[in-house]
Amino acid sequence: MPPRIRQTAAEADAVLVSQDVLSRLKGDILDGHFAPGARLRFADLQKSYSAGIGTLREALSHLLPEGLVELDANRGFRVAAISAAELRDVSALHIEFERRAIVESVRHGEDAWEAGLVLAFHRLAKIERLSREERKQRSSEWVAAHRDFHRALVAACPSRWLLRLRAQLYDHMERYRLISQRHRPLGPAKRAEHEAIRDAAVARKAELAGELLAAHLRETTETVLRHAPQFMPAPP
Amino acid sequence: MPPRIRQTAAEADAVLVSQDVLSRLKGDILDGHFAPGARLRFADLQKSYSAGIGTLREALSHLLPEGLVELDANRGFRVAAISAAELRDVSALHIEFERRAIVESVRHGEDAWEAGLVLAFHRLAKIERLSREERKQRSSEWVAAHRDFHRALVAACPSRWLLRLRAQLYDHMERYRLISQRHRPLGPAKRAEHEAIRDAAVARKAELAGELLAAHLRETTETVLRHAPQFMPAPP
DNA sequence: GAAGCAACTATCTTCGAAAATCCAACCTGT
DNA sequence: ACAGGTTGGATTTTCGAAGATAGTTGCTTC
Repeated sequence: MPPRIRQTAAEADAVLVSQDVLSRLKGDILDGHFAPGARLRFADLQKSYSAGIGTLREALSHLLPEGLVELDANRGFRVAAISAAELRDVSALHIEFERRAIVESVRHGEDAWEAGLVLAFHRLAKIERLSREERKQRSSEWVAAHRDFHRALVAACPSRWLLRLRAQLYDHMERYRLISQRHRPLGPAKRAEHEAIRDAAVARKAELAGELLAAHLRETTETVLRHAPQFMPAPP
Repeated sequence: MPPRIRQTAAEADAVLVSQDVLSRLKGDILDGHFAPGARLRFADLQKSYSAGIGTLREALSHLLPEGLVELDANRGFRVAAISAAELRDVSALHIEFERRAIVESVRHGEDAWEAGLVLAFHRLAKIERLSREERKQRSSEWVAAHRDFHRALVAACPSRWLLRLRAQLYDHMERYRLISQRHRPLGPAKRAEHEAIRDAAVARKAELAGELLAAHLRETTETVLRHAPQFMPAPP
């Protein structure tokens, strides 16, 4: 397990220490820094994140209902396990929610949404144009830009709850994706697919955008599943 | 606001204080003891739940991603607001999830599931047979039995994530239901509807069970919406 | 009177010490 | 050898004191 821990964001929009710790901890779980099933000891976390025990418990309690960590009484917190079966379960729901959300988003989106989408795509494309080497070094930027792009696609969906659930599932899918990529070369750039989805959305072809997005996600899941051996539980 | 606070459950399966506080706090929010939008001051909570500040923060942090409380930095926690618009949003998704979950549950349920369902219905019916007076006094038992019955219906659904999301939405729907009933007579007993759903499930008529359950929930939501005036935000 | 400022109060946020719990290693008697 | 019990160290859980922040009141100045 690499010793590097997510640092406090320079932008630091998190006014509360607990929220800063929360987002760093979540990022470190999603990108596989903490392996699935790994115990999260307070002594370690305290050093890594320079936060008190109470603050750490607060962040971990937040991650509990999100399903990213688990708690057994008096034995502390563990990173949630992963499995091929759960990936299939999460993915199926996730794809469906994304499709529904983008369809509604395209139908309801106004100018501001369209502008936000074009901007988000631009930022993502800019990073993807960098050299392979540089992309590797700034991979967390790519992750953020990719996330922002997918969020921009569905941002105009009027159902706050659909967006909320979509976000939960997106997190879990991202974890599977990042873990599966952890020890192998970066997957092929998906820029063409992203571009096609953006075009369909801007052209207000809701159903088409939904279909393209669903296909994009289906393929990603299949790629991850093809590298599924590493999903077997980690040693205690 | 009534001064009565949920007491530690006699069964007390919660080994951790934080989990006990969590479930009591959640119950008190769901049944409207804490009004939507109300601030949750630590000094009060500390007295009411006889727990330390850290423990209370831990419980509230857990309720944050569930959407039952909100946090603004350095101003503390508030009970999440409610609105007719959100009720419609939550209800539409909830009904859909319930339907899908029960269809899958009926298709996959084995003997143990069937037995559990029959038992849960029996317990619910038993409480509903009590006199109006006694039902009122033991209303929290009815709430628990009702929740258990609905959970038993979908328990055999193989998608853990569908069940998870269903549970989240059930909580929110229950809050709307209990708040709307708070200051008016108990709604008409739904025993006949529950019985019909149970029968369809036991008879393995999956689609029928789904349709009956959806109709049951739709009607409940409509009843709540008809009494919507009280959903306007509470005074600060 | 309005705006700016300062002191004061109420409340939240953070932290680590102390109590409780678990687990592994070590006895002890059969 | 082994079941059962005991001790000690590692770890979690709980708690409230101390620091930080927001909101309020009252004073001063223009």
